Formats: sequence, C-alpha cells, structure tokens
Amino acid sequence: MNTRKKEILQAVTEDYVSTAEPVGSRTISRKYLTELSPATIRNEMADLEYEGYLEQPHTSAGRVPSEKGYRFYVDTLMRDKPLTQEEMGKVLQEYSKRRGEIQALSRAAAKILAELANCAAVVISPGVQCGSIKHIQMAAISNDDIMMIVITSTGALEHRLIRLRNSLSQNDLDVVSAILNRHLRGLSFADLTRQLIRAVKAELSAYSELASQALEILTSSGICPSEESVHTDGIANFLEQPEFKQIERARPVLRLLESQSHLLNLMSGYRTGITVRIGSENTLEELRDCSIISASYGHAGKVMGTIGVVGPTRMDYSKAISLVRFMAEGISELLERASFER
Amino acid sequence: MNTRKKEILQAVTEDYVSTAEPVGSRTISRKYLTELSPATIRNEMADLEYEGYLEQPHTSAGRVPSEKGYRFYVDTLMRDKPLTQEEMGKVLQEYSKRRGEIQALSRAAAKILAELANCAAVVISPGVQCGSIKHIQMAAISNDDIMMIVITSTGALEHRLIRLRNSLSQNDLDVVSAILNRHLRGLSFADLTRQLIRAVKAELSAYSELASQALEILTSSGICPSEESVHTDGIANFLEQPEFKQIERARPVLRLLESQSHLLNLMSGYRTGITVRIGSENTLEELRDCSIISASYGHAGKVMGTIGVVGPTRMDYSKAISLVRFMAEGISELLERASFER
DNA sequence: TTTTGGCACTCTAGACCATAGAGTGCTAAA
DNA sequence: TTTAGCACTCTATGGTCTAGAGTGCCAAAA
Repeated sequence: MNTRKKEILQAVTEDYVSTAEPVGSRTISRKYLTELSPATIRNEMADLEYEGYLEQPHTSAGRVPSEKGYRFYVDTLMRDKPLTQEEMGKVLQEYSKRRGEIQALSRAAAKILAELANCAAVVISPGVQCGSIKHIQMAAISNDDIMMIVITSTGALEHRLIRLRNSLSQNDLDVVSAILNRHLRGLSFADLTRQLIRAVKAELSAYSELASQALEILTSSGICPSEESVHTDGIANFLEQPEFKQIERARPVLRLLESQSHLLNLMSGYRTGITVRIGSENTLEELRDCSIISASYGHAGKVMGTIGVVGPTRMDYSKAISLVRFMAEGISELLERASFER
Repeated sequence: MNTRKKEILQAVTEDYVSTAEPVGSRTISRKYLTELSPATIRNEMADLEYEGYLEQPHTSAGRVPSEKGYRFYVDTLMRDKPLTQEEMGKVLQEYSKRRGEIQALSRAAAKILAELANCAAVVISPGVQCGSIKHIQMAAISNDDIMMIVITSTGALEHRLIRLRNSLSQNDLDVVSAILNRHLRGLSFADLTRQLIRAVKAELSAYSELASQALEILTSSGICPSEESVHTDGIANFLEQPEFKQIERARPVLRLLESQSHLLNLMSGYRTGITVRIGSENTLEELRDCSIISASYGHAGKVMGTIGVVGPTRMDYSKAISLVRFMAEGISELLERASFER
C-alpha cells in the first residue's frame, strides 16, 4: 500500500462520508488529487478493490469503502478533527451546570452528544456500585414500607423499598441509619466484608428484620448496574441518515436502542480509552451496518461508565472520536474532582 | 344518520383499522353486511362521504374514515374491548413488583403499555410536588457540596445539589434535617406558607446559608414536574405501522417523542378520565396523522400523572382505551393505597 | 515503466407506456 | 328501495427505452 493508494482511500472515504454517494475516479481527480488523471486513479482503485479496501455497489457505480477500508482509515489515515471552541463550550457549560448530579448529567450528555455527532448517543452512568458510600438513610413511607437510600461519592443515588412485618417509627429508623453510617461511610462496596457485615448486624440486633434486608441489598445484586442508568438520545437523528431511508434497515437498530438491557450489555465492560467497532466487528446482527464509538470513563483506573455514539458505518469517525473522547474525559475529570474534594 | 349507515361506518372503520387498506363496498358486503349488495352499500358510502365521515384516497380506491368518522366511531359506535385475563395479569404483576418505586414503576408501565398496544407509550410519573413530605435529608458529598433529598408519600424522590461557601459536618446536617423534618413532615408543598417558612428559617438561623437554599428549593421552581419524570417506550413500534413506511412521515413524530419537555407539555394538565385526541385535534402539526389516548391518574381528586399511547389515527381505539384506562386505574389504586397506609 | 486518452461496455435511475384489477357512479330494471 | 350491469377512473405493476455515470482495458505518450 503506497502513499498514493492511501491518499485515494482517504479521499474516497472522506468524500463518501460527507456525500453518501459512491465516489468515482473523476470526482477524486477533480476534488482531491488534481495532479492525477481519472484513468490513473481508476487503476489504483481497481487494486484497492482487489485488496479489499473498497467495494462497488454495482459495476457502473463509484467506489465505497469496505469495512476493511474504514478500519484502515481509522487506524492509519484519519486526521484528528478537534472540537470547535463553541462545541467545547457547550459541553463544558452543560457539565458544570449538572456537576454532582450524575443522572441528570448523563442524560444531558447523551442529548448533547447526539446533537453534536448527529447520531444516536448512549450514556451508561455510574451506578452507586462505583463510588464509596457517603450516606445511608432510612425513611418511613407507610406503616410497613421503608425506603432505603444510598448516596455515593460520585453523586449516584439508589433507593429501594423495604417491606417490614413490624412497623418502625422514624426515630427507630434514624437510629438504624446512624449506625449504618457510622460503620459504612467512606467504604466502597468491595470493602463490605462478611466480617464487617456480621459486626453491623450484631449491633443492629434490635432491628434484625430491617437490618438483614438492608444489608442484603447493600451486599448483593441489589446494588448493580441497572437499566435506569442507561440514557439514550438522538434516535431521530438515525432516521436522517440516507442508509436508513428504507425503514426496514432502521427498525432492528431502533429496537436495540430502545432496549436498556441490551445496551447495558453492549456498552459496558470496556477498558478506558476509545473503542471503535465497525460494522460486523459488532457481533450483534442488528449492527451489521452500524459503527459504535465508545469510551469508558472513571478515575483511579476504575471504569465507572461508558459514553458512545451509534451511527451508520458511513460515519464521521474523526469527529465522533474527538467528541466521545472529549466528553468522556470531561466526565472523568468531574468524578475525579468530586473524589478529591471530600 | 340511520342504523345502516352506522353499521357501514363501523364496518369500514374496523376493517380499515385492522388491514390498513381502503375498504370497498364489495368487502363490506362480503365480510360484514352480507344481506346487502355492494351497490346498496356504495350508495350509503357515497352519502357518508358527502357528510364527511368517509374519505377516498383517490377515485377508484375504497373508503377510509375521516377524522370526523373516527370521532363518531369513538363517541358512538365503538364497542368495549376488555383486556384478556393474560393482559391484566401481566400488568398487575408488573405493578405489584414495583409497588412504591414510582420511577421504576412508570418506566415499566410505559414498556408494557407500548407492548400491549403496539404503539408508542408515554408515562408522566408524579413528581415530588404531588405528595406530602415524608422525609428530608441532607447528606455531605464533599467539602462544599450538600445533597438534599426529599421523599414524598407517593414514593417519589427528588435530589438536588446545594453548594455552600462554608462547609458543614454531617452532624450539622443531621441537625438541620431533623429540624426540617419536625416542621415539614406530613405537609404537602401547597401547605408551605410564607409564615411557616419564616418560622423554620428562624430556627435554622445558625445555618442560614444552607437553610435559605434548601427552603428556596422546596418552595420555588426547584420542585416541579421535571423531564426526568417522562418515560417513553415503543418508539420502534411506530415504525411497524404502514402509514410510516415513508420515513419522512415518522420523523417529526419521533423528534417529538424524544423531547421530554414537549411531551411534558403535551400530556400534562388534563383532568382525570380518558382523553382521546384524533389527528388534528392535536394542535401540534407533527401529530396531524396521529391520535393520542391518555388518562390522568391520581387520587382524592388530584391529578398526579398521565399515561397514554401515541399511534396513527388508524388505531385500535377500543383496545387502546381499555388498556390506558385499566393501567391508569391501577396506578391510581397503588397511590391511594400508599396514602392510606401511612 | 508509468501515466493518460480513448473507447466500448455495464448498470441504474427515470421516463414512458400498456395492462390488469379494484372500485366507483349512474341508470334502468326488479 | 334495492340491485344488476356497465362504463369509467385511477393505481400499481411490469416492460422497454434512454441518458448518464462509471468502469476496464488497450494503445499511445511521457
């Protein structure tokens, strides 16, 4: 793959990304590589097709990057496309407005990312399991319903209803809350050893029914990434893309984007840094014609959430990557600052 | 409008709703009114068209109900289509599983409604402003960030970040929380008179910075229906409808369904009972080809939230109305029970 | 050896046309 | 009042043709 081929592949990719029309040798010669004739470019393009970087929708159409072509473009050819001042300002303003309210912030982040990338955006916000415990509170809702609230250092907040056979007064609940806070404040959920739990339970023996339920929630599956931490936006942007003119193509993707549980699986579990999955690199059949750019965020080496965009494979990778990276770093920073400030 | 015309209008409507094809006199004669010949039916249909109940997409097509036709059908002709045992079971099971967690419940309700009605579903869940105050809690997040949490009788929970210049210990915060609870527990937000607020402020004079911010939030716009209480589901169902085959028709509706703030405006502020808005009865241009069935829920004469479906005007009104009514009543009951149990 | 102009070839999109089928409205007869 | 019959209208479908875009290949030019 010589320099000229690279230039041609780059030109084809960038032109196709912006016009959504297969690009022919003539276009390349006129718009990008004026020093070469169409014929020369045709020869090179034939090679590029033979090598699998380009494809032809049909004989007399121009060329289109293949998945391999996009992959090469992303890995080698793409130039950085930094955010404009305006875009950065918009993001940062939104971030500072919702500092400390991670749910609202994630929602806003999805919205703004969808808008700037003109794609669908997905944000998985950090659940309580990511931070350390800041406060636990029991509140009486009715005679036998208690609401337990857990707040963590990341500003995440989880509430669970506990139903009791024997009702407790708010005074009792305050006592329980105080004891729980005395033992558990400042700890992360990984720190909740069996020993510790046993000790707390012992001290709360007067309220054993409540205590056992509460501690069960804190240690078990009660505290785990939930569907409520999945935020999606920009679904309508999807339908703007010409590749989804025929609605049948869009439907399976939209079904996926509506399914919080699938998105949770799809987007979590990545290490920090940008992940780009192009077309069938996504194992899901529905995403055969889509690409996903995602980045995890967090701090102290801990992945706490994910932010990403979903769009057609014909996507402005450079822009999307810059955006996702910038926005992920912004959230990481907020989380980090929150954890130093305590 | 004689009986026979009504029968014909009903037949046309129900056939069109289920097939999405304009229906001709022959079909009516064969499938619905076998004792009449197509010619007779043609005459009646011509009348119905003249009177504005039916429309013809073009000369040699069958007839389709006009908005006026749908309206007449809904008001007069429609027969009740009760839910199946299975459907009721599904709804009630979901409800009982999330009893007391109004956000999760609303989310689940939207999902199940969308599924059963095969339309888009929207649920506005009751914000804290609807219930009476159950508990107020301040929790220290960092040196100068306090999180204030308000829980109400409906199980709604609101949290707001308060930033202070002078940091307070969790002990201080517990004191403040206790005082706030002593004064405000059991009251609704309408009960927060200026007098009362002044009294509370006086007692909290030692913490005036925090107190004034907290009380400001409680009394002002801080506590109002927020975008986080809007839950949408079933957007993908929309695209199944043949009227949205051409994506341009669907796009504006999807944009609307993605805009929490617009939905909030659109769906709130109705009295209890079912509201049916057909086509251009919706003032919004985007909904020209859609119908909305919605019902408010709540108890003690107070509207607390709304649940509804959005679909094409060619909608199974009877089914949708039964579903929405049943689901709204279910939520109302849960809220009512919660308020007696206290 | 590389580049380029020229040319024949291929394929699609769009225009145009013809036809089948569905449905109507009208008229006259039952 | 109802109905059979018939002429008429309109759409959807499929076929055919053409213009246009783009290619591949060859032979000449650099």
